[in-house]
Amino acid sequence: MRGGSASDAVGVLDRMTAILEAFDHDDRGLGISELALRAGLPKSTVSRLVATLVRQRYLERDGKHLRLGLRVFELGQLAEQPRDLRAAALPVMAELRHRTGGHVHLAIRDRHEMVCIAVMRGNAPAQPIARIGGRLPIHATALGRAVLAHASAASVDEAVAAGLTALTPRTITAPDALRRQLAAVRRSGIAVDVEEFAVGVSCAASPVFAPSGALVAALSVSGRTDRFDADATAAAVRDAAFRLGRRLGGDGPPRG
Amino acid sequence: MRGGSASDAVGVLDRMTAILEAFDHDDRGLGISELALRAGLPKSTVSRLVATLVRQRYLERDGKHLRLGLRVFELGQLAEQPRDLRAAALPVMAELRHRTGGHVHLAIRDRHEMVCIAVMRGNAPAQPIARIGGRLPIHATALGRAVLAHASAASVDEAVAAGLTALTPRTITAPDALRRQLAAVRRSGIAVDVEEFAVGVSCAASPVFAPSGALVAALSVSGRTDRFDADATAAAVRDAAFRLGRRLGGDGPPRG
DNA sequence: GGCGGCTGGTCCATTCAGTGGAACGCGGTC
DNA sequence: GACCGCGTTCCACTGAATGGACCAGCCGCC
Repeated sequence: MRGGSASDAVGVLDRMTAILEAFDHDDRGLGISELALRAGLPKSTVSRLVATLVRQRYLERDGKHLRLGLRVFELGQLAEQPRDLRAAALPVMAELRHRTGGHVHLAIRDRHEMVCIAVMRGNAPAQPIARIGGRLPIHATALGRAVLAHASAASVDEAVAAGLTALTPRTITAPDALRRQLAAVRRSGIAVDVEEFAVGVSCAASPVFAPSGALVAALSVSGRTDRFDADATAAAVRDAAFRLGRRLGGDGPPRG
Repeated sequence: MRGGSASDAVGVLDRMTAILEAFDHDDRGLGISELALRAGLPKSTVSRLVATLVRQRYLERDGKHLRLGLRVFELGQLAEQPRDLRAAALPVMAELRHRTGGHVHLAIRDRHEMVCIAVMRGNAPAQPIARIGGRLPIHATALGRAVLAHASAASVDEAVAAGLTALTPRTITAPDALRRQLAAVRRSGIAVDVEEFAVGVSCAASPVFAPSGALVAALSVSGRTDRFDADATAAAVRDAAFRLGRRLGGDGPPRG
């Protein structure tokens, strides 16, 4: 029983996670073979595990198409950190959208990536935005740099070690340039990204601190570069991030 | 290695689901012992499985408190059925809220329960509503009866067999009364619940059919009984449910 | 301080649940 | 008919999962 080829899964649970994470947001139903391929597991193993996951409603099957099931959706709604943050942030985000007209994002850090927790579409015409639950590179987005600027040196090293992949011609890829950027973000309280993540899109983000001083998230507004008033947007974002921070319950347990 | 005491879990995956489902929406962090108790599993087993789940980021640990992790949130956002439905429904729901002022819910059926997929708060003062991801009894809510009315007789039997629990003094608990209700819903196209689920709250719901004719969800508006205009609300809900159905992409694969 | 009760973590012999290659049945297309 | 891909099933093998017992730390109490 040697480990699978992908993500050196060893336990049953690791195999299961390999299966669940083989699902992508744009595929409508995977077959067993495709799933086994993506997860790097033998077909027979996948077939058996999938049967259990379907029984537990973590997967749904429609003929030979498998999809993520209702239970996963339900559980996802129970995750506290995203839920509490969203609840506190939605009014602030709505007002921020109203003030700026741009797309508003809230994201938290997960290792060397940012995970999008809430999105509010502005009246900018197109520019599809990071999905809720989607991941963004930490080095190439204002959201990421807003939190990275206030994180430990080790965190920055980790991000650098993960590779500063270029997503557009303007993406920062030099480690020392990134560090200089982060220092600037610390001074100004605002991180700005001009077409580093997607061509034609600019973004301003600010870190969100809980009353305890803990860094918990980042808030951003993005829009088309040609209509982007960086100064005004930055001021609005910084203000909103500050107000959001004050709304957070000291990040201690509210039920105690 | 006899099975655990709760939910006759036999495989590792079943044990894992028992652990994940031990989390409730209102507890802020569980310890290993409490978790083992709820899941009906030995502490040592829970301790080991939890370690893997934390490593895979399905759980997060903060000292001795365990919470559902980011990965669960991410995966939950990938579940297609809720995501597609929500996307199609949000504009319709917004307009429905605007027309009626009540709380708007969208739910789908899962066996003998309804799972809430989207919620939009109306301007009714209090009356907290079913959470997104929350479950509602199928027999005691307008949402549930709206879909049950158009489901197979076997489905109704299943719901009856699951037990018609009374939640308020007005909850329908007699199987034949329920069946008569369902026939009335079929005739009128609208299900109404007056304080059967919660005292002081009334609700009107309509089934949502895809263009293919498949029954996919239910849409509802709820509000305080003393301000509830059943006829006007019912008309608005029925209209919105019809328009939502037409927005659904024939429930075939949109990417083909 | 010493106790009892709680917490979570770790051992380790036992053994059963999980494994996966091979074989199978099915529904397509060439 | 041969072939290919699909998903499922079989079954001997074995190592991964098990869980009772034990250990260590923490807190409150007497």
